[in-house]
Amino acid sequence: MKEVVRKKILEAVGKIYDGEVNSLNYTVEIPKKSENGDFATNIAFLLAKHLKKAPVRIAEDILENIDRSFFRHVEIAGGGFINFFIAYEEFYGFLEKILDDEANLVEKVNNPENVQVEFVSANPTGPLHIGHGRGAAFGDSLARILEAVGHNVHREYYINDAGNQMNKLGESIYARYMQIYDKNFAFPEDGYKGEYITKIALILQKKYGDTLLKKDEAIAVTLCKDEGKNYILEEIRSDLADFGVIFDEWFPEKRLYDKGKVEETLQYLKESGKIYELDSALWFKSTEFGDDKDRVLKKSDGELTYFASDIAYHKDKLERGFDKIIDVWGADHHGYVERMKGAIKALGAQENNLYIALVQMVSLVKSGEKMSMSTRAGEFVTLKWLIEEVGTDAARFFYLMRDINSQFEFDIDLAKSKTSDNPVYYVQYAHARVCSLFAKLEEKNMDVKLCKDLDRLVLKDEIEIIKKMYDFGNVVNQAAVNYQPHRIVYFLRELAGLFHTYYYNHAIIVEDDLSLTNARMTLSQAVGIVVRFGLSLLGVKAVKRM
RNA sequence: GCGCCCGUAGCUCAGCUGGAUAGAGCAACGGACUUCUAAUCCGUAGGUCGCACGUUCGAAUCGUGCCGGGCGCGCCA
Repeated sequence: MKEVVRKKILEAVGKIYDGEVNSLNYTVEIPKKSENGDFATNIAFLLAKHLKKAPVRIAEDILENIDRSFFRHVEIAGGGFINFFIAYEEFYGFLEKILDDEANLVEKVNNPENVQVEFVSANPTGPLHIGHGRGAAFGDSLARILEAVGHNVHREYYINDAGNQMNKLGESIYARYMQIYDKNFAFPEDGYKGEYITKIALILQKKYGDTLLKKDEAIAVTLCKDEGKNYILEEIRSDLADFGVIFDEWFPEKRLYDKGKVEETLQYLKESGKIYELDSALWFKSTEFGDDKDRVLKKSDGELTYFASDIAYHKDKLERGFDKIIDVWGADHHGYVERMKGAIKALGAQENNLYIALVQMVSLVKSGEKMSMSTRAGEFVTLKWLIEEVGTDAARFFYLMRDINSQFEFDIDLAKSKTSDNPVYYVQYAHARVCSLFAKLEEKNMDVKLCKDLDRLVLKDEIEIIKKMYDFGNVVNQAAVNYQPHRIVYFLRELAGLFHTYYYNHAIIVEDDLSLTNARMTLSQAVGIVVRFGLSLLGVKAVKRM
């Protein structure tokens, strides 16, 4: 529909204006208020400069030249806006299209890309916390949205299993193990203090008995490290699966070292002159790319930094042929954005091959009080706890309600409440209502035919709902282009609201008027389809009964 | 000190890349259950869009400068 409106505008403007119309960057949008038409354009304002005429006069000229078929009404308002009211038949046609195939809801992009979304990527040194949960919900939903518009998406988790943090993990587990036999065994100063470390130590004791006591400490620590890593990774994997997040690939940092990718990358950068040596350390010239200082790749003690393997990792991503690389990071890592973008350019790629999404902090509110969380003290609220507390659907929906640029207060009580306050149920209920309508039809033995008698849909409420659904494709598209899943959430709440209002105010099943029932059930079915589709983009289930 | 994010109704937040009288949910107040599920609906009230300049037909949106909050600034990750 929108494309047709655009075409009609172009034709009309072509008759009164010689210049390049497309360069005007005019909009054709669904106005906030339905009194302002089904679509509206601001083109008269933009032409005012070129034609040196008042916008209203230009709008009048356009109106005189425009082909009126397709519209039931066209008018000028607001000092130069042109408002278009579409013929109802077009809306009915749209309903038929989405009942025929829900794929018609979303227009695919012309140039599908290979997109990699790397997210969560928490170090395997402890369980996932609620901050990771936000990144998980965001990354996965974004992946679903990008797939919906036609891109090929690869979901990846990067495992930092090669650095100092892993040694610390091994030492911590080893110490807890030793403490089982000797309470006074020293625990490392900066070790991981969480309870899960003791749990892992006990598991190892069960598996190996006291045999680790006799082993050389270095060997025992390595064993603790590997066992601990595997155990924690398995926990992470299963928590994410419970959360509805499945990765295509788990990429270990170790693989980069094992295959010599890190050294290879350093060599590459050296040859292109992006590296220099100073104070017996190797530095990357990130200032050449807008960073405030150069960054160390190899420390003077010969050890490589995480940044070195991060560059190697991104080089590998580029070599795998992704057109677009999306990194989802916690906002506390924003200081790394410039250097990573610099690295991408140093590797010979375009800056916009890489998009880094920074997810802001999460805090929990329960009974009106903020729950504090501190990773250092080993006390944090785990994602697992949250899922057990509110469920996967509510957790995902809540995480996705907010733009990632804003800090997020997760209201536990609201997410748990089974009342109309809870937006998750509000949206899910809309879908359940549609399902129950069909169940009711069977009960009543009514022989309803969908996509028939659609011209019985003439109520303002009905047209509003159809228009809203028509906008869905645009919303998904915007969500994909701007990497903003929260737009889907807002859309669903609005659509559910319209449907609840409609349902309450009008009988959908009218026993003595089969044709009206045909029409209204078609509309309801469409709503069910759109809600389910929308929820699937969030990874939230569309339940049939509540 | 420098950098990033945020500042919109009492609270939590949207605002489609500059459009029409700034919206939603919750909380508050008043109403609707003999109904296709009241997990719902209807209504009332609530605003200096942090502040000040600037850009233009037009600014919550763009620019500059302040103010306030969060985060980050290591040869740590």
